[in-house]
Amino acid sequence: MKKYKIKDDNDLKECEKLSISTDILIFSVSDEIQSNYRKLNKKHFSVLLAKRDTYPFEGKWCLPGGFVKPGEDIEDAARRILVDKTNIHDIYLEQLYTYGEVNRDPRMRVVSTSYMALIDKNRLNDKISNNLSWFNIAVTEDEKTINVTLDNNNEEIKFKIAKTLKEKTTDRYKYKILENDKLAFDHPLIIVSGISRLKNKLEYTDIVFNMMPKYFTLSELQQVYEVILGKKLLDPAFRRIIANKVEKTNEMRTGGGHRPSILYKYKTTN
Amino acid sequence: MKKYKIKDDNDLKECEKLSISTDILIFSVSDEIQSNYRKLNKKHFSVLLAKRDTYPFEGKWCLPGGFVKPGEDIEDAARRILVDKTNIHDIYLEQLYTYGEVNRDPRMRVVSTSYMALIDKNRLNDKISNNLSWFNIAVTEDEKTINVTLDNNNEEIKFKIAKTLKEKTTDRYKYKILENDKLAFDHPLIIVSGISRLKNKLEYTDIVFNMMPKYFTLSELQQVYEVILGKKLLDPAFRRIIANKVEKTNEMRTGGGHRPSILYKYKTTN
DNA sequence: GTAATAGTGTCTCTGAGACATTATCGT
DNA sequence: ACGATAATGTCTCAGAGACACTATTAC
Repeated sequence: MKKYKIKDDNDLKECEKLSISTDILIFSVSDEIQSNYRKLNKKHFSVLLAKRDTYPFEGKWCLPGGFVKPGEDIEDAARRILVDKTNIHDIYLEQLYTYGEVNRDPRMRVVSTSYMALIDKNRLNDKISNNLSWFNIAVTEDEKTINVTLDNNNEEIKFKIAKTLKEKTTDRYKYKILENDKLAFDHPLIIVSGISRLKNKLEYTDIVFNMMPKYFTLSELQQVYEVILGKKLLDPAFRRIIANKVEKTNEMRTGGGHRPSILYKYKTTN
Repeated sequence: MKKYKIKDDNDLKECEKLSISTDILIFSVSDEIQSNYRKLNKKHFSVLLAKRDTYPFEGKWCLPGGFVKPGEDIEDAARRILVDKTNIHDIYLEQLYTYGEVNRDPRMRVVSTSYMALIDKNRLNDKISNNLSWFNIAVTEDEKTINVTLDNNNEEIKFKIAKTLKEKTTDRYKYKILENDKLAFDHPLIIVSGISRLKNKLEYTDIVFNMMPKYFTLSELQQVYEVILGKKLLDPAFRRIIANKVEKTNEMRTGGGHRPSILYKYKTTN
């Protein structure tokens, strides 16, 4: 790749400082241990955020991300950042959307391509670095607004977003931040559109298995669907739907004060 | 937006010339008039291409596109290019994917955000500029390859693309160009992924109405589905599916050598 | 026994696929 | 009358929603 040589002052006028960055939505599901020995662990849908320690937005939370280096593909940059934060290589990673508004970043023009990564939290044995934290996600939504609360058991981040339908033909919305004081940049928008994308994909793909351990019970799997979709599912219906996607093993999970459950795994052959 | 000032040679080393561009897939459906007076016009799924008259890829065809200007949002740039080519303002426009590989463009690093636009060709009264041309799209596909033929009744563009499944959990494929000699850049990839996106959206949204005239018959609508999806649909099934999306008018289309058909319009109230 | 989860049976209703049938025009 | 498209009727089958029911554990 050729470097750019600036020749004279005329060229300078046209030279807008421009950078490409990538921001990554790292989603997972957290277990909250219950005091009642009979109860299953409560699950929470969660996202990994980083605390900023430099200008701009110093002290605010943001999505893990960074600049794409010269000579580096955008997806490679996303992968690099992901490995840097998690120490895991084989993580599901999908490009979401590119934010190209001129004034997103107060320093200069930064075009950011967002990615979504899904991870099974149990694989994160190493403790994550101390400027990173998992936040549980709670969303309430009506016709016109989305309210999101993120909670890491220590700090609560709330923001509110206005939805307006772009056109009737598709279900695309234009999002606008109404309230936000703890998140940097336009990251509330990225979070909301990522959640929306994940919910959709849950319904028509097997994407959920990217955030599951190798072996799991059907109840656990159902719980993951439920916390992400934000609604209860009926057992028989759920089991019918996922029946041909999973495979029984001979193992059982015992120890709860109730009937043991069969461990399943994702069916990779068909 | 602040302009960038280069201070010394050290900075120059880090200054990679980088640009943002946008490429637009403008899809439509063309009518081919039949000689048999009884027959309906045959429809073709089509895409608008531009002939390059400068380096690089001079003489090859490419998607309409261009550089995002300093101080211009990416989506505004896409809209500007679209209006420039079509003279129509209210066109459906949707961001598709951002191509961020380092060596996409031989001149320098160019990150390109692709968009898909859908249009009713009847609205293009003005003749389009003479470096633009509509190409009919024909796709054949098997497990591992996609063959695309584009035809503007004068020139035929063929290319072949290899598909490899990225992971089993979702239906995401990695595309690689196997054969291509008439299209510039990585535009075969953009075309293929755009077609795929449109096919998907046809099935679960009302996106098709963005390429229909205000009034249309159900047979015409069905034909549009058929040419894009590349398969025949059964009449009763089709009519059931779209029944609640359209509204009867009092107008009829007469003149063919057969039973007249009722004109419908997209139902905007519910 | 009790409280919890695990897992299944089955009825109903909806909706898609498939095929057949009737309707209506221009020549 | 003929050849084309327009529009509908209806049978069957698969699948989702809903509710009820049985099974099995730790304490």
